[in-house]
Amino acid sequence: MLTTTKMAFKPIPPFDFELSATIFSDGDSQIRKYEKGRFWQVISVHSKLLLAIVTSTGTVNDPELLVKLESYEKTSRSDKERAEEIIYTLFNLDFDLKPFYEQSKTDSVMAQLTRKLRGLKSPTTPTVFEALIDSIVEQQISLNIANKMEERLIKTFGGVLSLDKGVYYAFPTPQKLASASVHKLRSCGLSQRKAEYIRDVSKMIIDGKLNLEKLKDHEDANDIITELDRIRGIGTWTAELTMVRGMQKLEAFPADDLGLRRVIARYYSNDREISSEEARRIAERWGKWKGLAGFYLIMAAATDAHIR
DNA sequence: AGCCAGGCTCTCG
DNA sequence: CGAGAGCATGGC
Repeated sequence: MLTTTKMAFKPIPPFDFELSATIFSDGDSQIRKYEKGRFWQVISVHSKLLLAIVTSTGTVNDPELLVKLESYEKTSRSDKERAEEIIYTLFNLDFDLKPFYEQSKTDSVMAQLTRKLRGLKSPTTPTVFEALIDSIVEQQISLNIANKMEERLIKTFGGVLSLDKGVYYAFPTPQKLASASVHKLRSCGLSQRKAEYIRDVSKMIIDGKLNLEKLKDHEDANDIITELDRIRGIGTWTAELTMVRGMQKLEAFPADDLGLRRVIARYYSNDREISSEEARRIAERWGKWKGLAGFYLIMAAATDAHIR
């Protein structure tokens, strides 16, 4: 018997749900997808899988979300609370954009972008683990290939939620990836090295040698980078990307990132290629929001070719 | 065909 | 130490 639980959320304004969810438009419908005003993905609460469906019932200045949770299992009050936390994390709903917008006024390019993309919040993965694994997969190779590999990884090792209307997959747990064979990981398209990195870092988590979710609460960004950098397969780029997309550390800035450097070159140096050192120097003007500013640049480039 | 793509490790000299 | 090779897949 399918049970549906409904919840209403009030994100901190401004928040543009449609704009913020567009990056999920080309997602896999069995994993995570935004289509015609609806976002859905499986979430794992207390090791139960639920399908979360999110729609907007408000406006950018007075945002409100309707969240439906679907499952064949009974949803307890604490399940609901955990689900709420996860959805808040997913869309960064309690993040206040206004201080960032205020700071951006001194930068004419960013001032324009924040006006165009007003209400855009950067999404965060439900767990730091997911961000870390995805970042490892994305090292070096182009994003569309990496995304395919991530889908295979999820469908091979992830939890399955089977509803009447379809089958959905959740991101694999550390347990699952720790016990995966390198051979099976490689069948998802990963290199020998990356398969080892992913299995080994998952093992560290299982063995209690690494607590990513605790690391998230660490104040000093440099400490987090240093800690992650010690792990085999993780360098500065991977650590910084994990912080931005998995820890809501929007001050982190993956300056070594090719795509990021491309968009900075486009908006700040007339398409002249820039080094990661130059990128870091330019990013200084964005203060505590370097990573968020980077996200705005990438989204601007993706949605509108003509902002100057 | 071959080169490169949101890096990183390992091996040499 | 610094430089250079090697890696996975798929698009160009």
